[in-house]
Amino acid sequence: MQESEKNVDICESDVVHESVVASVRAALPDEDTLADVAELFKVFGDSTRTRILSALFEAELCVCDIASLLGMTKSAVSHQLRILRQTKVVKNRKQGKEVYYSLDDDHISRIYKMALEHLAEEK
Amino acid sequence: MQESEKNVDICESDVVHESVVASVRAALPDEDTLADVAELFKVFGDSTRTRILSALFEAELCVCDIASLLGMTKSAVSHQLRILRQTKVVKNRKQGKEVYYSLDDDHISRIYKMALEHLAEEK
DNA sequence: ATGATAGTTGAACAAGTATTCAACTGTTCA
DNA sequence: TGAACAGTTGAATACTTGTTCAACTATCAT
Repeated sequence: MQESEKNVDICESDVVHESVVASVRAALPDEDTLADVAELFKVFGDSTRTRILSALFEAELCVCDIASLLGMTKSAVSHQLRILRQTKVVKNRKQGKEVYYSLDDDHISRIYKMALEHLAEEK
Repeated sequence: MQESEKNVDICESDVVHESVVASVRAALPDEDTLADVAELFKVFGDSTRTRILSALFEAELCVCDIASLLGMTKSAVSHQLRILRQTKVVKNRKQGKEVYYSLDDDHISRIYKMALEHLAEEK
């Protein structure tokens, strides 16, 4: 097996630990799952959204409530709520002119709250 | 109290539920904590980093191992490892020419793994 | 010393994203 | 019917961020 190729930055052949890499590769979750994890965390990775979620842990709120609470425009809040809705983190119900938002997925919420408590007690 | 100001998009005065908002505001974690939560999740919110972490769950690896595993350049991997290092998610040790990376914070890792398992079983 | 390899780093570029702005829908109330 | 308000939406802008590229340091072998 001639390995005369010039070794560029993307090292494939001169890996240091072939066997370890092979076993790790076999143990890795599939790409789709890992992408989903990243996608989920990305939703929580914005302080506007974490503030919205923290608020919804306490009570069901309408858009104007949230906007007031965060000192933001209804438009900005609505855009973020759309993201939270699409990822099934929050749900909403319409009553008259107002739209009320609340948390949807329990399990996801628990993960989020776990991280929150972890960081809170760290201080 | 004269409330003659024109009501712009950023609604402060015509909030629908004054009392609820007040109690929620009181119950909210402080801004710094919420920013930290967002910061933490942002780290997990990238599929390159989730792939690196998944690999490090299995074994301690050097940069070239990881680059090979992900099919990326050492440079790109190194940049991401720096972020994971700065947020104390991974730690490293140098041995000869190689730098070995492994997971650092147990609690953080557990949160991550919890989400991973959650999504895996959801399929 | 010299060359080769592992890894890091800063700047540049490209892609993604949060907020603003303006226009819009739908509901309530007079 | 029409005015007023809650909320949504698309386009534009400003900002953030991941990857590439090139240059650099450090370690090992000859």
